[in-house]
Amino acid sequence: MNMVTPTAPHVYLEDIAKYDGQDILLKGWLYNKRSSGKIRFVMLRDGTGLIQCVGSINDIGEEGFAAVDSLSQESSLMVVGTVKAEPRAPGGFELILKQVIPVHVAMGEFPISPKEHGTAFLMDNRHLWLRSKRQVAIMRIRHAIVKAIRDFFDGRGFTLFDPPIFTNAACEGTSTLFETDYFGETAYLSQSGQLYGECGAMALGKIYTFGPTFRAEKSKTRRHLTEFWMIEPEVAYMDMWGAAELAEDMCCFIVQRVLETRMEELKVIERDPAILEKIQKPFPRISYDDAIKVLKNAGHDIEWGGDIGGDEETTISNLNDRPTILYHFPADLKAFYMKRDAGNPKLALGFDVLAPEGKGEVIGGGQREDDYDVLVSRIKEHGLNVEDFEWFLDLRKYGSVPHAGYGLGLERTVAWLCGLPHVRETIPFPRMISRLKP
RNA sequence: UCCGGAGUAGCUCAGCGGUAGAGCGGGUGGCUGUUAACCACUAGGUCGGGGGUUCGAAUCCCUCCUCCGGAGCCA
Repeated sequence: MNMVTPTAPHVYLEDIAKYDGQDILLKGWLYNKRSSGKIRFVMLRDGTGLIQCVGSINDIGEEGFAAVDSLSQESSLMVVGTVKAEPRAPGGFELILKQVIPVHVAMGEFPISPKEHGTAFLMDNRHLWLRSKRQVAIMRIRHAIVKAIRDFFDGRGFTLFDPPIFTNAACEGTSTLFETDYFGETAYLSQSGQLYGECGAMALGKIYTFGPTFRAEKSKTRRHLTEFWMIEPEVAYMDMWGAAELAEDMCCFIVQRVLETRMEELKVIERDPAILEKIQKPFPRISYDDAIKVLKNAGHDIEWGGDIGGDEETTISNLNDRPTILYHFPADLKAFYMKRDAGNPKLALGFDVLAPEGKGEVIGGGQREDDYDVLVSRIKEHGLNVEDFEWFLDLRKYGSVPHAGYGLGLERTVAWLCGLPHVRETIPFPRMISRLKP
């Protein structure tokens, strides 16, 4: 590989506008090329942008032409040239080549050509698919969302609190856990950091977790991954409505940040920013009771007590052009740790945030049961082992307080904001029931 | 796990009882402004695996595998 470094300054394409008229060095990969007898066009990408480099025989000579001709799609190269504003160019600039330095000639043809491909093929080549313009844009938006979430909580005095990934017991259901051998005993991969987050809230007042989560659900839908990232704030002395408002503020903060910093990327993936600009407080709130009425009127076959499935979620989330907060579910549908409504014990103090455009649930949360005796009986009712939760019950023995929190699915949020129909493009290497490679 | 759909060239697909096809990508040649460039030529196949029906199967039947979409479950 040729690593001779020319003297012109190395510039990333995202900064190209500052160098109009100057000689610069670009380091990247060949995206595409076109040629004519006495001129060469090289499309170069460097991870931050794409630019057309123009090589004329007078500028780079036979040697330069030979260098260009030796390079195939996704070969790596460095080029030196003069930045020139060019209204016809998609990015507004071209590079007039002076020197072409091949770094590595791709060994054979790159599997992903500029033409159409099926998703199965693209997923098999996910490690290379990530180089495409669209995937790069999605990853950058994902990063902006991650950064926004951290900034949101950090700005409100929350402490990042990392829960363990190896755990000894279930906190949702037992059928969806991945088992691993842990020095002879069974350990499960965490399917939620919430129980640990509650410990953090009692120690630090307000915390958020941010980490991977594992669910062995045999789900084959556009909304499920077996490994996904979840953010779970937990706050002492907060009730359900406080948590719902926190979720609402957070959503608005994230959307605003994406609009401020990732407009170019939204353009690349053809996401209409006007849809995101409508994501403003307040989000409409609808109780489970009222939702059932609405669903019945809309023709759904559902009775009180029934679970709100994918189709029903779609109907409700399509009622508004901003997220909908659905609350007061039947307690029987919810996890053992969820507190019940004092006025109606059949209802749980839980809420979901349903993203608009039929994107469905992106947040689930609520107020936690804080009474020792009630929580013990709930654990038993759910067929769980009380000994496994002794440490969790201790939170209700030593200075128990009302507290609440929620979980935000990162990939579903990325899919929503990017307008993607499927979560598989929202994470670099999605893990699904039929996908462990690459 | 259940219900649908699909596996044919590197990719996207057509062919649906009678000699294996196209576009794109690759290779070679041509062209001084192309931009999913264009033009000409060219290479490229165990038609997902196995079994069966038939003079003859990519095509019809059985079976298995893989993938896709949906349901359940959930973020």
